[in-house]
Amino acid sequence: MMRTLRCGELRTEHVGQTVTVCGWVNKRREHGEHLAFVDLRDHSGVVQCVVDNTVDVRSEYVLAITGTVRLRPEGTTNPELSTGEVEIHEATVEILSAAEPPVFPMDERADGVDEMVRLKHRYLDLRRARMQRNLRVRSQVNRSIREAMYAQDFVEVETPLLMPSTPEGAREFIVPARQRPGSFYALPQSPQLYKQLLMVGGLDRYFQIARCLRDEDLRADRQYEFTQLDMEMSFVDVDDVLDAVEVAVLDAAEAVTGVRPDEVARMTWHDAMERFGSDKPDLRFGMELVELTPIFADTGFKAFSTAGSIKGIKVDGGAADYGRNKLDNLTDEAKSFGAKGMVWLKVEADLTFNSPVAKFLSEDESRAIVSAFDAAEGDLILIIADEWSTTCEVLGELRNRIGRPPVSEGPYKYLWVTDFPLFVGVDAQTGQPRPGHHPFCHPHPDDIDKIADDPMSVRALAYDLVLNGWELGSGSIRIHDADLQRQVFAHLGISDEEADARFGFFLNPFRYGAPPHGGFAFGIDRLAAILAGEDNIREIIAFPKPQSGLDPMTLAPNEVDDRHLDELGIRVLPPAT
RNA sequence: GGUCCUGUAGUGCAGUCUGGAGUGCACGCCGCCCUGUCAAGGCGGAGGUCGCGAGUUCAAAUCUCGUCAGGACCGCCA
Repeated sequence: MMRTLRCGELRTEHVGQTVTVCGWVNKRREHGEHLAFVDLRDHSGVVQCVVDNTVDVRSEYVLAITGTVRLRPEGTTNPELSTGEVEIHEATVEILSAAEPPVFPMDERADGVDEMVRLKHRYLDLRRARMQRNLRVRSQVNRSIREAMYAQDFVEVETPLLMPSTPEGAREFIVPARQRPGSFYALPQSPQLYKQLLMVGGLDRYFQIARCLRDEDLRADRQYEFTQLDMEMSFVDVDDVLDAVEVAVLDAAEAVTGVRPDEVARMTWHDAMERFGSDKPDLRFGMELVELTPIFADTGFKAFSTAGSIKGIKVDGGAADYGRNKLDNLTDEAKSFGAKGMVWLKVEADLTFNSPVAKFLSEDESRAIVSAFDAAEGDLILIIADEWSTTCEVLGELRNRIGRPPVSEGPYKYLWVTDFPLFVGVDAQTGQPRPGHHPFCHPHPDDIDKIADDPMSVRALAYDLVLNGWELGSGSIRIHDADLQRQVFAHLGISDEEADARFGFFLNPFRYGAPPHGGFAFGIDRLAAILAGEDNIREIIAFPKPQSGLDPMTLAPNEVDDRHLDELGIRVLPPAT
């Protein structure tokens, strides 16, 4: 070993020992010809070394320093430092690597540095305490999850990265097949199909910390490549799956924060939409949606009389905070999410309204609104009237916009959202219903009778896990019965022949005895980000990509040799104009 | 595909609205001084394609158009 202990480990108990520490020069402070301090840093912390000033070491030089640990002279201890009571003196310095001056400081001042500069020099960024902590949080999350799964008898299985292209879902990354020019593998959007086949294969309980790839536009909470805890279980009902996942995510949170979060709340999808206007409600704050539809059953106000659903939210004491400008912005916001408009009411002292539409509301209606919201002077009320889903979703967005704390701000509020609809909306191109989760999702047993007559009202045995308003992941009980699968396909506009062509390799195995099974997958990047107190998953990924997908450090993606392309049977077209 | 915001020294910024010499600040860097500092201190110094390209103008970091790059969001992400 080159070192006897780590920089951040030195304590008074080491006084008198001769030690060797290795690390980077965090800072050098000179005091004349024969005294200089070198703060040596590694991942564990910083220790002060007293060296002869004739040694030429500069920031970020990599050193091995050997010397004797002693108490610092009285009055010179540093309580900011874990090693602040001691120092290494009479130190001899071995330069292991010289270094050019760093592009940005290695402390928290670099938090303000342009992210592109940090990414271009990520190997420097990673030296910083923040990134060291974040990657270690992530490692702890992985470890906790793995141990929780092992403890519950799950088997870790790796599944292929090279798989057939399937047209459903996210845009795939594809890989040319050298031995079959013109044919391509697809990289997995998720191991979904394989994990169900593992159930058919009798694995009983599978998990994998799996890399998934989706060629969709990047966001603060999305990368091309992301990692999820992927799991599947046989002979289970919904509660069994939720219980198994709960252990893992609660363990992970406890391991990182030291505090075990509350039990995971449960709410049906319908309740979540009704109460919070979102299928991933943030339960850290209230401001729930209030039902107003009955109040306006016979209203003369045209904007309300034709709407199927009228709801609102109340901003306590918000009247003063929201001037005309902010309200106009909120209205634009509401429109961008699909509302035709937004009604705002400021509650006055006599519980009447200051509002452009006050004159259209009857006295009874106004009183009913005040009572429905339990409103008081100074409150701001925002109302949306539209079809049910639009009303809920728009208010959900407004609620988040107005009341939501930063995602990483505690406490941690896990939530199960259950009973998602089996079908959502209609595909714009085919006119057929679209699957809410995926086409292999089991309908709710109480609703199977309704598949034929009222498919849109059929609930699925599908569920999402939400943490502080971020969707962590989703899962479902799968269909294991061929007849039922055919029925669901039929409603998705997929014929037997088509199903066979598209999913044959997946469906045929189910003829040979498929156990009832279900599973789940959640994003480890998102979970780790929230637990690390970051609101952007790039901060907990060692080498992430910016929104453009162009890696400023490696310059990927890059062009390849013509010879390479010839071998693959690929010719690159000039860019479309 | 769309909306909004950003781009000035190695890094972070001011200057842009209201055009007048790259005018400036902090950190970092280089040199000298300094024996108890710890985001040390003092003195001196170097460092600029104002993202790029056009246009307007006597004159553009500043105004206009285009373009590139980055960010947040909408679409998209079964």
